[in-house]
Amino acid sequence: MSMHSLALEADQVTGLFEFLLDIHGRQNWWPADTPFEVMVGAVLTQNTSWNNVESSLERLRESNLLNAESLCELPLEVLAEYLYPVGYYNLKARRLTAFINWYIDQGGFKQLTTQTTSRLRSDLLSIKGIGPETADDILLYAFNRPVFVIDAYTRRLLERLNWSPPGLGYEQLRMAFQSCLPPDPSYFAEYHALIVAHGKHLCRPKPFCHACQLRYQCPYGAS
DNA sequence: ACCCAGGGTCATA
DNA sequence: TATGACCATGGG
Repeated sequence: MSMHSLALEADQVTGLFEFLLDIHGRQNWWPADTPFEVMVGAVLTQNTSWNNVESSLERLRESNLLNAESLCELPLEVLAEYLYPVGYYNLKARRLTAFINWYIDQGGFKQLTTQTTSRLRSDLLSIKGIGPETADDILLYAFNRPVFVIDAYTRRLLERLNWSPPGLGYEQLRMAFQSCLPPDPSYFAEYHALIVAHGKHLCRPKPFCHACQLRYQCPYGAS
């Protein structure tokens, strides 16, 4: 753990938001109807495209299983069948069940909203299969807490802008970024959504194509 | 036939 | 602490 913390300029970071908003328009994330569905989606979307997550969510919804009480009763092999489209279905069946058990054990959403953000965060991180990004997805988009989500797109964008050195730790990046912003959950929510929308137009990590080189010269990593 | 996706854990050195 | 293997389907 390095002692050097990343310094970002607040006006650059807020300016990036305006730039992305101009390009992509409002995103109104998270694409789910209830906080509970946000949480389930957050686990399922790990290293997986949202399209795959939607088809699994739809399978569960059709069978009236998209609620904590039903999900926690499902045997792992059965849950895994519903999760087939997301990939890693055996792994994610375990992770989702571990999360739901914690959720029910804590008394459900209403009870959890009485907890402090740091308490919620450390609880979430103690669940096997919930890492920093998934925890922060849940904190921001389900519990409406001012926690900025750092994902692969965020990291890639900041590195391409040379605002961050490669391979910086999750917490250092999160703290550097969110301390530049007013701690407004709605603002964080929209900002992260815009970064994801923008990420789809950025060049892939592996092939460093000529077009990507050109985008590099542009103010925010893409034309 | 690749490459990647809105990650995280565990084993090894 | 830092890599690497592993998990696995679907779309480009």
